[in-house]
Amino acid sequence: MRTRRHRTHPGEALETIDNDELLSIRAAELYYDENKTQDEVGAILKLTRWKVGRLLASAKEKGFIRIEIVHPRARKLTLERTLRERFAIRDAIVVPAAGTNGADDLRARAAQAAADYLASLRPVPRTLGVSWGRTLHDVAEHLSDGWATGVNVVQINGGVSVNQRAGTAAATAFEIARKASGQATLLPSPAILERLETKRSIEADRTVGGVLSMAAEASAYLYSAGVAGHDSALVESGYLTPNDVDELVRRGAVGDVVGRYIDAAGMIVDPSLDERTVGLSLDTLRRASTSIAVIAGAGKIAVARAVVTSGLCTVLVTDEATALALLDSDA
Amino acid sequence: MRTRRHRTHPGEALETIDNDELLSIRAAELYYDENKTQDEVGAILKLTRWKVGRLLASAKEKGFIRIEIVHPRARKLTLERTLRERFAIRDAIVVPAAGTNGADDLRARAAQAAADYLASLRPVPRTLGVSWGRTLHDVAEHLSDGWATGVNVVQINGGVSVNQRAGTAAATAFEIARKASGQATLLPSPAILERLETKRSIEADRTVGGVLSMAAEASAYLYSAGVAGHDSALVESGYLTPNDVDELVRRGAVGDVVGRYIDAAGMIVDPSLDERTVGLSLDTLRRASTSIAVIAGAGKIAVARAVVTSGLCTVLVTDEATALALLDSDA
DNA sequence: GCCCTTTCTGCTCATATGAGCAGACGAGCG
DNA sequence: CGCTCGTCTGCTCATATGAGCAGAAAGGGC
Repeated sequence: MRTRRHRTHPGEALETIDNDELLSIRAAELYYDENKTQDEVGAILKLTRWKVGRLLASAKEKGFIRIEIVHPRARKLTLERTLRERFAIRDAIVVPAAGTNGADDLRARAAQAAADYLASLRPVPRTLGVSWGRTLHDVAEHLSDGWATGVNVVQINGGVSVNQRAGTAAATAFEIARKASGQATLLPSPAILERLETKRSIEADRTVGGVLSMAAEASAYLYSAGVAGHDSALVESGYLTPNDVDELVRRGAVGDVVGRYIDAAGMIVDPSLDERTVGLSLDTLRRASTSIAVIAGAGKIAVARAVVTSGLCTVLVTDEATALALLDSDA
Repeated sequence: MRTRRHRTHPGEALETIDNDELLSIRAAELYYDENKTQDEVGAILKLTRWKVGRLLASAKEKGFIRIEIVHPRARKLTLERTLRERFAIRDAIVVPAAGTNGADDLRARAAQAAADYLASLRPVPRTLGVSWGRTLHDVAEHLSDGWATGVNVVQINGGVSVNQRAGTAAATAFEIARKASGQATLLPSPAILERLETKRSIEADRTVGGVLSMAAEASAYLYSAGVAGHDSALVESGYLTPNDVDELVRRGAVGDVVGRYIDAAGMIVDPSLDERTVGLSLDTLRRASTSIAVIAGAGKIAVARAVVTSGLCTVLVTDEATALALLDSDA
């Protein structure tokens, strides 16, 4: 490591600085770019083939040789491994950012990857709890027909939109269920209620209560997270005003998970608001044996960090840039 | 190619679109990112190892697997080959652009590569004709002591600066010669003279004439090219005014080679100016068996194209971006 | 200058990979 | 329905590559 070889034959023409490194680059060029055999490289550089092999190995080790798989469906296994280790999550799926045309494309890739992951889940979940939103909708679309058989899908948070086309949340759940030849169970409740009493009584309702307990016992969960901003689905659906969100942000909110706003530590930001939010509690989510969070896109780094550091998911599906940001900024 | 396999077992869950492609990506991930053996990959993906091998081969062929050598001293052999073929030059040296911090860095890389190339030239030139300028100065600096022995260096164009520190052109030649334990022969003449008569008589001078004929018989040449702009060395040295250059540009000049302005076709732009320019003629340069042009940097694409298309060099040293530009825009 | 320790070199041998081939399979056609 | 053709599969065999080892060389302390 600290050995910088001194030249014994000062007559020779060569650079004082590490000669082997340069040789290893030349060898790599011939080997990889010109696909010569190590033997041929040796002949050209006047080295034995073993030396060439070692040079190549050292070039790889020092990171001079980068092998990249360029394909929209490729994944970043190295990042995935690092994420798994760093955040102690069961699995991580990272899609490449290279060559994406805008945020939509990136979301589509992540959705595709999430769909693939879901389809490959073993054991196949009997009941799958899902949230809703743009990301979940994308995932539903990317699932292939027959991705599983007999999976029942249950909504885990309220979502009958109050002033938008009501179908979107329901359609997501239905589509996921249909493609797995299963049943969809909707949670027939607003996401957030104005008064605590209303929330209590709606929960007490047989239908709603039944769905909630089914949701609590799902064998796996699939959800996304929203950014705490004015374009949040909860704002667009009219559950919260932009001002409400501003106030939440002031109090440390980074985003929402199944309708519940959390801070960087994954704690509920506003308990009284949370009390009025219908759906799975975050604690239930944390106890789940399989909970897949699909969080991709430039704006979602903060929520993503909150989710992975506070144990809200066992599996994270994200994009390369977000993954790098997660790994980067906390030493 | 046109075969899109129809599924024989419609019960299976899979995407309609080319399944093998996706498999080859998964295989590549396991093979390259996780460095598993093809056998292991086969075990994971439930394929025979031969199938994995074929998948990998097809992924390579389709360009999904990119192997890059990341190092300042690396070269772009593939680009070099293409350049050689496209422009029918003997050799091309292309340095990578990745990771360069500004134009200086890029120039330094090209200079380094040119120095390396020069040092590896066989047979070693007995006499080397050189031009001068910032690029040549860089090359001289990057040459290592003892890059050759007994190489005599001769200036091929006038360069005793009229109003700058006079040393720069001379120093370049001296340094190249010193590092090869050889003699430097300067061309003691201005680059451009105001009157044709003066130029004729200076050429008739024994000293100057002798240097010029030595230059014409050099066994190899090393030169760079300047952009036709106000920051050209010829302007800075006071041989031309910015207005002169504007006029040359108006008449189609793209840059200068050994002090002579050429257009995109490699033709002399202003014959009367050229008549007053002291140094090797471009025709002599074109007849040379070895002439190395070092032309790198964003602004130099046009000159570089003129040089390679008009046969001014047998060897081009350039950077990746310029190389791509050269290959790109002419079909 | 001499000896000890560390690194480097060229090897043998085991393993991984690629070329090429015969049979299997499926598609299209009479 | 059966035939032929082209493609794909799994194989054998040759080659390329990596692991591990013994001797050589180099560096450092005394």
